[in-house]
Amino acid sequence: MRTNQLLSESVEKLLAWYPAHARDLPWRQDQEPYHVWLSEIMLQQTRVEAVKGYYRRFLQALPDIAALADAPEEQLLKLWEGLGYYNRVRNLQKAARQIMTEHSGVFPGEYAKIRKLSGIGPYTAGAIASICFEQPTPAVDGNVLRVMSRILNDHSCVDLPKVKQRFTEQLAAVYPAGQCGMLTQALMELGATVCVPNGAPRCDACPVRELCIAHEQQTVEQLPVRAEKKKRRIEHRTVFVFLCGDAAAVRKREDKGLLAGLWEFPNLPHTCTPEEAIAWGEEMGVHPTALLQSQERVHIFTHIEWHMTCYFFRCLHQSDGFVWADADALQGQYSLPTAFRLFLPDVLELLNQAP
DNA sequence: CAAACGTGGGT
DNA sequence: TACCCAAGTTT
Repeated sequence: MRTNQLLSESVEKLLAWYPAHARDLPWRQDQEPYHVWLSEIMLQQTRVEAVKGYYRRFLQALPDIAALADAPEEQLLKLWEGLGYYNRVRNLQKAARQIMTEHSGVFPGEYAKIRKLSGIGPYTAGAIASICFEQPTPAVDGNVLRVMSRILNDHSCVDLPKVKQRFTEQLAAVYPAGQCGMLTQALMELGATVCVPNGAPRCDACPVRELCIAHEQQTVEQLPVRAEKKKRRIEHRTVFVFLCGDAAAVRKREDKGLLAGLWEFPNLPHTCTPEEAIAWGEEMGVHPTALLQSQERVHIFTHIEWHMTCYFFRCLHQSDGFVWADADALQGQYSLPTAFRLFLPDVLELLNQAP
């Protein structure tokens, strides 16, 4: 068990290093399970800087699990607007309701029970169990995969589930009783601030440098080994801003698939000419009278690229097929994902101009 | 297990 | 511009 010895010594170095180098982050004020849980969900695939404001606003609006369980979905989506991966917040509420009904409103303290909550996978369960409940449960995220690859000089592809599982087991064997939460955070902190990806690892500042095999072998920059990414597909869309009176037409997206349940400006999944756009407006009963402007916008998702043509129309009729939202509602009530919020400044300006 | 699922920042 | 990501989970 050479690996076990190496990791065990690394753990000692990390625990000694962490207290003086931990960033002061809002979700590190306490070990309240609700706080740690919320932060972990928000931080999934999301930068610390992007999360800070959302975290503060969310807790202010919904201070505890009971409040989260009772919140209307519109409020949840508004609080999450712009953060992305919107199923995260729906699962968050599902889990809150699970906790209320199955755990009497008390966040469960065992990994297996935590893992059963909606939206909580192996990583998040390990993080909460170790940070909040001092269980020896590793939380293997992208940071930890990178740190482990390098310390062990392991060139396995970290995108393979088996590899993540192996790292989890190897780490579990050296988790330090009484300092489990600290180790979880120390590993991620090292990955986030020192053992960073791309060409910028700060090995000179690393507490594990003398133990790190990749450093010794000068393979740090080649690790971790990642799977190839698939190419994005391009989709063309035509977006319609129908203005009538002091309002613009919006509609709610389906509850399945991309941007599920969020609001959008009406749109079609292909590129329309102005003539076709006017014809569709007639078909939808809004009676477009003037084409105020048109523009091209691109919005990039992880796996799709939307190439949007947007037509802004002044219209005669607020037809029943849409919901008509004034400026205040557009900003305060309906959750527009970024792909559509792109058009909001121009919409607001036009609404402001001609009532 | 591969694909779906958002966004914004850095090089 | 194009690509890489950042504290993953669900299906």
